[in-house]
Parts: sequence; structure tokens; C-alpha cells
Amino acid sequence: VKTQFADLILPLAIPGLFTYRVPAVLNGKVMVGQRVIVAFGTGNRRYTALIKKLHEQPPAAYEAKYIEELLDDHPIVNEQQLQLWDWITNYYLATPGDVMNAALPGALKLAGETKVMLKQGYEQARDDLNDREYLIVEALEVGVALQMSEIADVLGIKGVQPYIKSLLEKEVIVVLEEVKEKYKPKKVTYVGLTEEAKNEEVLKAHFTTLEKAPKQLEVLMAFLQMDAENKHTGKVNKLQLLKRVGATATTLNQLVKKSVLCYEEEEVGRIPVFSGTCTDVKTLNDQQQEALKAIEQNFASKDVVLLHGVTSSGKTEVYIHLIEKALAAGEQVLYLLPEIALTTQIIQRLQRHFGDRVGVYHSKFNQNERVEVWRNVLDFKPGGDNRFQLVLGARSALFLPFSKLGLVIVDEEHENTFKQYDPAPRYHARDTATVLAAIHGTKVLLGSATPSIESAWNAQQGKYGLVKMEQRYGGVQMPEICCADIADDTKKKKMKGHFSPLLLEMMTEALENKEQVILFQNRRGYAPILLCETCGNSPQCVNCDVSLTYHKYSGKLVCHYCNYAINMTSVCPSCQSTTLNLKGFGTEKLEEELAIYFPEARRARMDLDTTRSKNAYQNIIYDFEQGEVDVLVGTQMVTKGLDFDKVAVVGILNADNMLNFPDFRSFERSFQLMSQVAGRAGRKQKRGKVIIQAYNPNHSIIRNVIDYDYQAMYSSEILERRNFHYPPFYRLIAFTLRHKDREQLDESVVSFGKLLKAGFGNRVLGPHTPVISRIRNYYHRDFLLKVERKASLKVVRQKIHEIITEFESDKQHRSTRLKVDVDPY
DNA sequence: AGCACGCCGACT
DNA sequence: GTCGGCGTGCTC
Repeated sequence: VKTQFADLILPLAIPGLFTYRVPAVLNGKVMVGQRVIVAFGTGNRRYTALIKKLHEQPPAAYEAKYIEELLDDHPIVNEQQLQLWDWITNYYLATPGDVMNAALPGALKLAGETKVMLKQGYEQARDDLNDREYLIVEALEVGVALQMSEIADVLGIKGVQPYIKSLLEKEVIVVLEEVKEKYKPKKVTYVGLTEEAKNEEVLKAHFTTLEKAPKQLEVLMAFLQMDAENKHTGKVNKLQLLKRVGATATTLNQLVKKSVLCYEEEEVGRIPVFSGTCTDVKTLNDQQQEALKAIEQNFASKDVVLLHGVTSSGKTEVYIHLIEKALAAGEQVLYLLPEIALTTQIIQRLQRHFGDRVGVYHSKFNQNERVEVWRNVLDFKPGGDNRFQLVLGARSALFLPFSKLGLVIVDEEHENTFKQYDPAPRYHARDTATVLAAIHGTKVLLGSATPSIESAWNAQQGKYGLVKMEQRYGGVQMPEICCADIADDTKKKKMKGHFSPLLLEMMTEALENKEQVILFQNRRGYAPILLCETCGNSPQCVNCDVSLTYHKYSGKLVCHYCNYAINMTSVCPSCQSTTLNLKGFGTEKLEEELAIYFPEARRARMDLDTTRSKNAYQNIIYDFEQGEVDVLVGTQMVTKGLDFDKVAVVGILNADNMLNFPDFRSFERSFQLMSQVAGRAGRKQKRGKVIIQAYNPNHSIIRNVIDYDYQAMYSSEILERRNFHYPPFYRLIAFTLRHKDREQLDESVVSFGKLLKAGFGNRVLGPHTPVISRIRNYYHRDFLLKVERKASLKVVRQKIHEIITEFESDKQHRSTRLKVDVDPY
């Protein structure tokens, strides 16, 4: 038998794979896609690695280490996934380890904890120890094994390694390499009759003896009753039983002690089983019917179809029909949504049709729940009755172990949250989804009311199919949008706080009619900055190059980049004068002004600060839905996933704010955001109103929003993009250099710039100092590379690799951090 | 990423 | 003198 070798992906940001030797006992048992435990690096730390390739070539240049343990009987990652991982690694210039880290749920990556404990007979070496070694021994004498970090705490220093090494040599301690399974199955305790009590005579006898213990008798009776209700399965949920009787576990334990009842544990899923009944899919109206037909026709010749349908045109119902067909064909479906649009509303709607076949996967799920979804998707059997055959998820759901995808839907396709910023791999879920679909030989449907310029362009070029839905469902009218000129209102002193007379009037009317209002302000906090009128200074973050933002509820000035915070002050820190003034405003301030002008209205605020806890977001939406709230103030979050019937007015407080954002996408994004919030207004009975407040009401984008003219926005943007070499005509790759020392950074920037320009000439823009030039004490500089869309990506990638290698080979730049972002958003 | 090795400043 | 800081190189 030949010795096997395995090329492994390690969960680290190191390029390439590592070859390990398969021990004889595992020969023939190992498979690609299984997890193994290996020692890696000088410290022999244990990692969970994944088998990428098996072969029989012993490495020539080094002696391979052995695989220590095989964790899975069957692969947990399939061939299609590995193909996708490869594509992401290459396209986004990431490492295999980066991709593995993004793809595998944390609980599947076992933590190798190095612990130490005292060795038998350590006392002999006791006199031979220095102070620190003695301290370690003393700490260990308590009897528990300690982690390296715990020992560091005991000593109060960082580098404990030398002492550990010395203690090992003196044979005072031993090292334990503990690899812990992180996933813990959830268990439920059931109660059943013991074998002897199943005999009727014995049970009768128990009844007699228990007459003196009425509470126990009551529990036993309840057990028998519940068992009968359960159709005599012989087991009853312990907690339910206790709840029914109002007894404590002590009573039940007595019965167990008397061998009447016994406990048994059973593993259960954490994800609740859908218990409602499924309803049939709804009949589609004419527009939906046509759209469905058009999508299917397009799928015959195109891999991707863009469904451009106005807000509440009934896109979801079209999706449901397509999903139905794919599921009926025994295939899996992936339905991607931006995180914030994944509300109970949409989940319940799909569950109503597809019941238990719906699975959900997003970032608010804990690690154990994620593993359960993963395993369920992995266990998919074509043609079987499968849980999680349809997965509704945020971008990371792309990485689930699908084996037979029949359809991928990317809803709200234009959303920039589909792009992962940090950490690597910096992938775009929409673009990755098209690759995933291709691997599975299936189709992608992109949906949006305001498609991204890229997708619209692809559709126009015939690369994607295009299907439109232009009417709102049920004949609901589009809201009337008007603009308030707040420059003029300010000049004439007609503004009340940040409210224009027009907005105030509309809100008053709506509230009088018991209708609801949504206010959109794309900035959280109370006021962005505190400005000193005397010296012009404003309190800055000590770690980042930004002004601190005032948060009234906490009485603090907070940095939105690193969370550094100081107490609010009434004295200028730089000139000691008391002429401090708050400039600009955020959601919190808006909510407060609301209390002044609409004291009667019930208010709620929805932004990052109010939705940190798991259910906060759902609760706010629920309250608003139930009419418990009259005015909802929020950031971007209010633009998504909300379908309300009573919203009469939507106010956009400061449109210029987003239009002036220094980014080539700011017009596109402003159009999308404004159109999306506007879509929240006016449902069944009445035409809604949208007020856009702006200093420049004649801005072309605002006009486009008012006229519902996507096409005009698209045309002018396409022109700009073509002229100034932006996507979709050019591919962008952003490079960011970071360093704690500004001079070192500048030196690196010069060298890197030279290399980049030597390779790509005038396609390189920069160096450029970002708006926030320092974050968490690191200074930043950017370069932007624009390459022609038709240029060979392989060649570009190769060149970039060479440039980076050359740059990093110069020791001078060792401590400069370089980040590469392909298709930055 | 994380660990070891090696070279320089502040304490006994 | 040494302890402990951090820059540099390597990991199958």
C-alpha cells in the first residue's frame, strides 16, 4: 500500500496549501472535503484543516508532518463548494484559508487549546525554579489545567512561552493539546415509565402506595394523561409535564427514585419545526403571469435574468412560483436577501407556502444554529422530503453545502451590503451567486426596483435577460413625491428645527388622520459634531481621523469607527471657552425634535444603536405594524423589508447629504435609497406622499426620483461611467496601505505606487488619502486601479501578484499592511 | 495568524 | 549585566 498525502487548506491567511502525510491507520479512510486536525507552525498549534486534494507524491523539499486526527466520517464540504472556493480565492485575490474561514460555520472549526498541568513528581524540581516559574507552579497547584492566556494573566506579562519551555525541560509540567468539539447538540429530557412499571399490576401497586404522596400521584396521573394525548408514544416532555401539574423537578425525581418513571434524553434541532399548515400558492395576476412566463423563456437562453419590478409590484409571488417548480423537481433553491431585509414578514410568507422545507441562515444565528442548518443542507437527498430545501439567507448562505441547486434568487440585487468589506475574502454575493449557479448548471434571478447600473447594463447588452413589472400590485398608486427647498426655508427662517413647513404640514395631516409617518435620516447619533465657535475646534477621536459624534442617551461623544468615547463636555478642550455648539444632526436628535413639534405622537427610532440586540429590530417593526407607533425615525434600515398599510407620509430629511458623498456611486445609491424609502408610502386605500428636503431641489437625481425616471438616471450615469472609466466599463481594484507610522507609510506608498504604475501605467489613480485618513491608530492611503473590462483577468491578476510579491520582498515594508479589494463598492 | 529568533533600551 | 520590547522570517 502506498503512503497517501493530503493537500490541506488551513484556516489562516497564508497563500497556498500544505501537504501532510496520511497515517497508515487512516489510509483509504480519508476523503476530499473532510476535516482533519494537524499541528502547524513552529509552536505546533493545532488547527482544523480541510482536505483539498489526495495524492501519493511525497514532497521533495521537506518532510511532511502527519495528520493527527480525522474528524468526519463523510465529507462536510462537497466538490461544487471547493470549486466555488477556488473561484473566490482567485477572483478576489484572497487565500484559501480566508475563504474557508468565511465559508465554514465557526463551530465546525475546532479550537486547539494548548493547556498545561503539573507533571507527576514535579516537586523534586521545585527548588530549581525562578520566581516566575514558581508563580506558574503555584497557580497550577490549585489543580486545574491552565491556558497560555491564563498563565499570562497570572504573571501579568505577555511572553510566557520561554517559561513554559523551561518548565517543560525541567519536567515540572506537561502540555495537553485539547481539541474541543464546539458544536453542542441540544437535548430535551423526556419522561417514560420504567420497564417494571409498564406492567399494569406493578403500576396499580404504585398508585396505592402513592396515596400518601398526593403531589407525586398527581404528576403520575398527568403523565398518563399526556401520554394518552400523545397517542401513547410512551414518552412525555419533562418540562411540559411539570408545567401542566405545576410541580417541581423534586417531585418528579421522587418518582424516578421509586422506579416508577425514568428519564431519557433525546437530541433535538434548535431550529423550530414549522407547525402551521401550508397553503397553496396564490394565483398570479396578469402582470405576474406574464413576468413568470418571460423569466422562464429567458432562462432558456440566458443564465441570469434581471427582474426590474417597481416596489410592491408583487415580485415575491413570482419568486414563489419559480421556487415551487424547482422544489417540485426535487432541487434546492437559494434565496439571497440583504441582511436587513430578512424579516419575519418574508420568512413567514415563504413558510406559509413551503412549510418545513424553508431554512434561514444569517448573522444573528448563533454558531450551533448555523451548524444545524449546514448539516440539514448537507443531508439533502434528491427526491426526498427535505428540510431546508429552500434556504433564505444573507450573503454567507452562498457557502452552504448545496449539492443540487435548481435556482438562485438574489433579491434587492442593487444592495451594497451584498459586498463583504472586511475581512477577506472581499466577495460580492450577487456576482458569486452567478458563479455558484454556473457550477450547479442552473439559473439566477436578480430582483430589484432600482437595479444596479452594472446589472442594468448587462441586461441592456443582452448578457442578462430582462423582465419588467411596472404596475403596483392591486392597482395601488405610486406615492406623490415633492421636494422642499430647505435653503430657501432656512433663509426665510421658516424651518422648525430640521423640519420644513411642507413636511410639518404633511405630518400633521397624517397624524390627525391616524396615519403613520416614516422619517429617513441617513446618520445615526444625536449631532455629528461639537463645534467650538471661538476656536473652530471640535473634539476628535484619538485613534481615528474623525470628529466624535454626540450620543445624547449615553451623554457621550463617540467615534463611529472605533467606538472610542469620552464624556460630553461643555468646555472646549482646546481653548477652554464655553461656546460649544452642536452641528448637523442624526436620528437621535431628530427623534428629540419630534417630541417638541409632535408631543402627542408615539415615536420609535430604528438605527444601529437601537437594534443591537437579537430581537430589537423585529420588535420595532412589529410595534409599527401594530400601529403602536405613529412616527418611525431611522437610517437606511427603514428602507428595507417593511410592508405597511398605514404609512401616509415619508420624509427624507436631508437628501444633499448622500448626494455629496465622495464616491462614484453616490448618485446611483442616492437614487436607490430615496426610491426605496419612497416606496414605503401609500398602500391600499390612499396615495402616499413623500417629501424630500434638500438644499438643492433641482439636483438631477432628485428630479429623477420625483419623476420615477430610472431610465434617465441610468442614462446619465452610464455616460459618466463611460467617460470617467468606471464600472461597468472598467473593473476597479482598490489597494489600501496601512501603517501606524505616517512616515513609514509614505515610504511604502511611494514604492508601491512606483511598482503599480510601472505595471499598469495611467490606469493607476493615487495615492489618495481617504476621507478618514486614520482609523484605530493606523494611517491609510489608497490606490485605485482601473482596468478595461475586456482585459484578461488572469493576466491582471498575475501582474498584481508579482507587484505584491516584489513590494513585500523589500524588508522596509514588512510592517505595512496591504489590503486588496476587487470590485470595491 | 502565531511563534521563535535576534537585536536594542531600562532596570537591578 | 539581564529582562523584555518588537522587527523579521517561516510554517507542510
